[in-house]
Amino acid sequence: MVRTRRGESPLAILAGKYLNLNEDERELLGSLDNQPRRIARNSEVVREGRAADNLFVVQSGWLLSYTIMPDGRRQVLQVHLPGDIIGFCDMPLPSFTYELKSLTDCSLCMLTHGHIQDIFHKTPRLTGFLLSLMMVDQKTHTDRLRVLGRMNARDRVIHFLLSTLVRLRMIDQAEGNIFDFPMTQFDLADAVGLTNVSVSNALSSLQEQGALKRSTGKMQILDEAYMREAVSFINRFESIDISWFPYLPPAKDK
Amino acid sequence: MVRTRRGESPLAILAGKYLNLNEDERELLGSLDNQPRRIARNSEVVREGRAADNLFVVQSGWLLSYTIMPDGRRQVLQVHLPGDIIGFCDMPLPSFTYELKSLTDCSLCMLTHGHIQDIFHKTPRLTGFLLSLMMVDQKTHTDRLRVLGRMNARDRVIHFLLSTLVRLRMIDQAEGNIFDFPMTQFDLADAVGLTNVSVSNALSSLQEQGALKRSTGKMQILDEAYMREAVSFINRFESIDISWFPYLPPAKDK
DNA sequence: CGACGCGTTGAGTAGCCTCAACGACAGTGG
DNA sequence: CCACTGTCGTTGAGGCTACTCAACGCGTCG
Repeated sequence: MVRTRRGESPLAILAGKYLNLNEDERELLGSLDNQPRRIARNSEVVREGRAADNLFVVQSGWLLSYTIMPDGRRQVLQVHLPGDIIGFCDMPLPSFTYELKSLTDCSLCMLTHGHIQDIFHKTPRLTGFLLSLMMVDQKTHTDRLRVLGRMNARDRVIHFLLSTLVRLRMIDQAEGNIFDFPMTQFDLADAVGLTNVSVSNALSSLQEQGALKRSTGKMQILDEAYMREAVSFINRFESIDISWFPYLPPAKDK
Repeated sequence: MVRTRRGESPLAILAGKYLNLNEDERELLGSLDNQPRRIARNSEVVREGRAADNLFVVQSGWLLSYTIMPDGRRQVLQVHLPGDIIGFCDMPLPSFTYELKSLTDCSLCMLTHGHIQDIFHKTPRLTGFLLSLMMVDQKTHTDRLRVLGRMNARDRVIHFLLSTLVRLRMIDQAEGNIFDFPMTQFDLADAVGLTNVSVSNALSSLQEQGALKRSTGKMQILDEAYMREAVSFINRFESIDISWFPYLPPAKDK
């Protein structure tokens, strides 16, 4: 794994785990991170139906994308962490089809399609990297289908916590097994298709058996091995290979 | 919408709905369809863990990809119809992470990563098309998250039938509201996170109220408007715009 | 004809939901 | 500094939806 530079953006940290960026690439990636916009905690960033003519790169903070059901209930589609690119998959669509809300104070970079096209023009390695990220993203979505379709409350919560943990590790924002956790139990419930009551029960029970520990705004995974086993967890980020993309010289060196 | 040529492959039909293929593109797309391999009904095509060094284009027939839970239950991740590209998203991964089984007799074309790279080299328009398809695919996955997370049995079944219907229409394999439906109720149940019993109840109830009609191997949607309303259905294929991809001259003409 | 897969229906159960009350806590304003 | 307020998490009682288990009929295919 490539060492990360001090002050690097989360997306650059992520990229650095898969390829050695050269100067041009570093600069291009940096251009995505320009002029971040500050967003206050708990504010709506985009509303459903808005034209999907730009995307966001998360610099810092957590966000949720979700849809509202006719009866008012919510389904969280994705939790967005630093380094995430929001709206990539919406490029072929005329408008956003979900709501986007900040959980914490955030710093977001706004991109146009032009920025992405620029990358596609100039650097096949970064293109391959971005597309690979998107494909892995899709994999994590199918993993969630398995969770929502076939798992009980307890396992849903376990799976969610694990997948959050490994994502935070990718951007060096987990200290061992401890990480910031700004979601309410309502948020978590809407992410895994439960109610806050079931989430509360599941978390309490897991804490009681010593699998995890909560303190305000923090989460600690105490028995990661047990939890991985319980849900047959697969870390999709472990084994990404971006060399499938054409024009790529073998790029990864550890 | 471009008229479809007689005998065209389903993928070409699909492409034709979004762009006017020129000769080169038609040929390249055709090269994906070469030498289809025949697969008998109900056979395992790939098993989990196999190296993901090739992909499949479905020429004809239905397939399921699914995972098995530790307790033996199944979660169907995707139903694959003619024109689908299977394994696109697995390219950055070392191995398939699901099982693939044929529901009917199938005809499959096997591609290597090289075929895809070839397209990426030679024609930005087809590249944009393929990537757009993948992105739309991801959208349908998030739609399913909403279904599995927040819908009751009846609505799950409705949503599944509608999404199947619109996909079949895209490849000209639905006659109005009637289409071949080779899935068992077990298959359907595993696709929407239910049991065969619940599916049976839901289907019976829908038939009784006159929303649909079943005959062996066939399905007819009688009250599409009602069903769309019930699940707030969005047809993701209606409004794909592939012009976001760089190098694309404005390509779509109706 | 028998075997098997599939669909249907019923009875009983379990897990999660709904509703509700309450305590802890942070933020606000006096 | 302290009430006041609203959000969040917890816990309990009761209900409902979908599940489990089971039996049976039907059609298909050896």
